[in-house]
Amino acid sequence: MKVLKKKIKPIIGKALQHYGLEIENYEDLIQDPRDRSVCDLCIPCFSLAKVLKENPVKIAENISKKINEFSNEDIEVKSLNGYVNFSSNPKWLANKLFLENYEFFENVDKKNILIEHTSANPNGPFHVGRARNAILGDCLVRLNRDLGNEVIAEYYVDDMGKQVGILSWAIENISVDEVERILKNNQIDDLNPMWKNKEDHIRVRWYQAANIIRKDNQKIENELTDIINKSEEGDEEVLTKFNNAFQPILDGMLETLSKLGINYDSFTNESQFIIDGSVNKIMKDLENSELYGEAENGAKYLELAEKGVSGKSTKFFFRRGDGSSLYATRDLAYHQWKWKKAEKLINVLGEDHRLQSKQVSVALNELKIKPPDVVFYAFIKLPEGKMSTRKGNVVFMDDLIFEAEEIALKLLSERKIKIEEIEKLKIAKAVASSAIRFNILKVSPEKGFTFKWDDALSFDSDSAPFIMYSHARSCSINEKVKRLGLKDELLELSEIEINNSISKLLRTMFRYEEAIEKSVSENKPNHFCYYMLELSTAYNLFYRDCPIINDSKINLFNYKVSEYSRKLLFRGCNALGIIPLESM
RNA sequence: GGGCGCAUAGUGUAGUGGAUAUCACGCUGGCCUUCUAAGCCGGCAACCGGGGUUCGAAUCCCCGUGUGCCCGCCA
Repeated sequence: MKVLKKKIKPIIGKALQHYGLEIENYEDLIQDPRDRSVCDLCIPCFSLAKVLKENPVKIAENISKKINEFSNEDIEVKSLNGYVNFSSNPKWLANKLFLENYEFFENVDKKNILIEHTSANPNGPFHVGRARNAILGDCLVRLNRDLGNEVIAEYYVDDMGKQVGILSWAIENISVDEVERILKNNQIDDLNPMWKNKEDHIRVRWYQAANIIRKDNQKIENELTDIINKSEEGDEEVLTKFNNAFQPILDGMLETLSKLGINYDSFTNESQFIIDGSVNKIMKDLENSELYGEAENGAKYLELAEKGVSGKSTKFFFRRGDGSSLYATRDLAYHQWKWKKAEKLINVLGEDHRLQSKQVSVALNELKIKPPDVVFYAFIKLPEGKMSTRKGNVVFMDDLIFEAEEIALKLLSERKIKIEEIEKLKIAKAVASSAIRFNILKVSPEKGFTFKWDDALSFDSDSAPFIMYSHARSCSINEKVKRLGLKDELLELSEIEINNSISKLLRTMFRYEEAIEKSVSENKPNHFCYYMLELSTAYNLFYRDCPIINDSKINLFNYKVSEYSRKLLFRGCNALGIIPLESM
């Protein structure tokens, strides 16, 4: 709790001085308690016991006594089991919030940040595994913005090379009938009629078919090599052809993401760095590195054995024997370019890119370019194994969203509350998208999990609808109060009446700042997910115990607390990409 | 063969070297004449194994075991 920490810091300093303790960064002693019902912040005195050669229980008692001499009733200080426990007086907190208009993140150093996420090859619709990247990345964008940072959400478009080359070749050389025949022979499902007009679902079939027939077919391989080479040389005609092949797919993919509330500020094409010459410049510069080496056929690499890379190959190739660049080389140029746009870079990458990313970091260091922060996430598996667009072993995001909407609609029709049909559809869409996002976000990025329909579609108490529901309740109360015609009255200090539920809610609200900061500094949205569940739970408790309207009379203080919660729930929902409905 | 992740109730998960290990599903017992019961209250149940560091380890180190990812002049 930042507000409390700020308050107790000088007092603790004084108390320690009286104890004869001169500790640098003594604020590091202040910790969050394990159990928040005990206190808001604490100092474990075990490390001090070593210095002072005294019983920690005794030390905690003495420090508490000293602190009590210096502090007032805004805080409560008690010693217990070798801990000095600090609790904020809820009246003091209420006063801060409602009379002093305390602002979150006032003294935070705001930054310009570029977050590159998703950047999936535009060769087919999003499956659940690929979408984890977009959902994580978008949430990091939102969390950073909530904190006050300026963020560019960036999609790096692979518009050249093998993947799109295969796609482009397929569309030009394989007929519809042939595609269907090939896929049928290889046990790949028919196109779901629901997506028969969605180009990402349509065109991926060409990609899949081409990958099947190009095996053991030298003629196709030669044709592919030809156009891929041309694309890597920046051949305008070929790049245009590639672009025409993948753009409809990319549009379809982005349509799917927008259903989940995910949007981008800018798209950057990989070929840009070939065309502007920066890749060539980088390849030259890398030759000056002490790690530089050359293969027999003229291919160039950095030797990374001394840089902590091991395995079958420790070489990082950045130029082929024929002089062309590789994906990773272009990535180096891309990073150089990105640093012109922001003072902090974050990349969201699948765990399969761990080695690649390490190689890029070392190479960037050799070029005196700062490496980015990287967030790795583990894959989502299917019970049958890894998801693969090429093999058609996937759960499409479009299907998942559709199913989730169906379930939400069904639940809505079972509710007692009366809602119009159009409204129902809107609610179902919001619930579906929010629930899907949340169920992926709440799991720590580095942990893999197996996709199960029941889990992905869960609307249980640790899901987005739970949070949305608390928010909707607070909106409903606000509506009712407004209908009763409350004038904008100022709260008097004497009206502040605290009970356990209000106290708990106020304390939880004041943890909003560090909840966001922790998620942002560690690039882990799951932390903030759990905070929002706590906030919702605290609001639900308050809702049960603290009536706001009684016989058409309004309890002004309770109303203010509810309103502040409503705004905070709304804000937190946006930070996660959950849609805060006013009724559901 | 080598490297890098991960391992917590029956299941899924949280956890910054510190107090009685979080939350949910599940199983179980209650609460709608009451601001939305997609809610609230109670009970059951867990730190992969073995060493080490430390006053103190789920957390740090080492050795195992299991599991995932990677080791291409692909992206």
